[in-house]
Amino acid sequence: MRCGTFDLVLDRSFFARSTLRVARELIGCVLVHEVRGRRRAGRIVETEAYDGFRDAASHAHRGPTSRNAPMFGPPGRAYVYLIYGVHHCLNLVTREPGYPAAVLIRALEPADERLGPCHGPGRLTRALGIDLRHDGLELCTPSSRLYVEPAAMRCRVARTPRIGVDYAGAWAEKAWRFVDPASRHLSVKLGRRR
DNA sequence: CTCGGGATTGAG
DNA sequence: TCAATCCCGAGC
Repeated sequence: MRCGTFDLVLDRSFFARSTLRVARELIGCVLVHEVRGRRRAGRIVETEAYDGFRDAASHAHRGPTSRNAPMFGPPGRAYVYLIYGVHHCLNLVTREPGYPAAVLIRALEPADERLGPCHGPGRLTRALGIDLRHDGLELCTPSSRLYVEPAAMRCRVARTPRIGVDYAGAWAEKAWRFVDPASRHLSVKLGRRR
């Protein structure tokens, strides 16, 4: 039994599709983590697609390793890694097993102001209490405490290049970042890059 | 086994 | 502008 108003959750078939499509359609959906029976949730307003072996910005670019293993696994699971020894980043795995792909969740609009800042991949995992223990976890099983609810309303979606992947050459140019341009909770403001 | 860097953040 | 801080991938 879930604590959501609607007992409706994105299923595996949602994630088994084109990574760009999933990244785009996740905008407006609600990421939920239940901690000690409490609902920690936010509306997804920023995502990035990491798709396939050839994507030089992807952790999967140099083939399967112990870290990126979830990216090669079945869709609808979490891929969580530690960055700079400090922050956790949450990805949702897409596509079929064997094809490495995932969507990085970069910003949420907190459903509850007590949640704390959620603008930025490291901030939202801290607010929701997500860490390496969640790496590889299923999001689509009824018992999962980490899952995504469908968007309540359709919203406009803008595309930009991905953040922080300048090392990836031509792949850094691809507009694989998706945002709700109306949101005040983006990690990097529109029109700006790092 | 050592070595180096990272899909970031917050402080100065 | 820069340090924090640690996992993991590359190389010997």
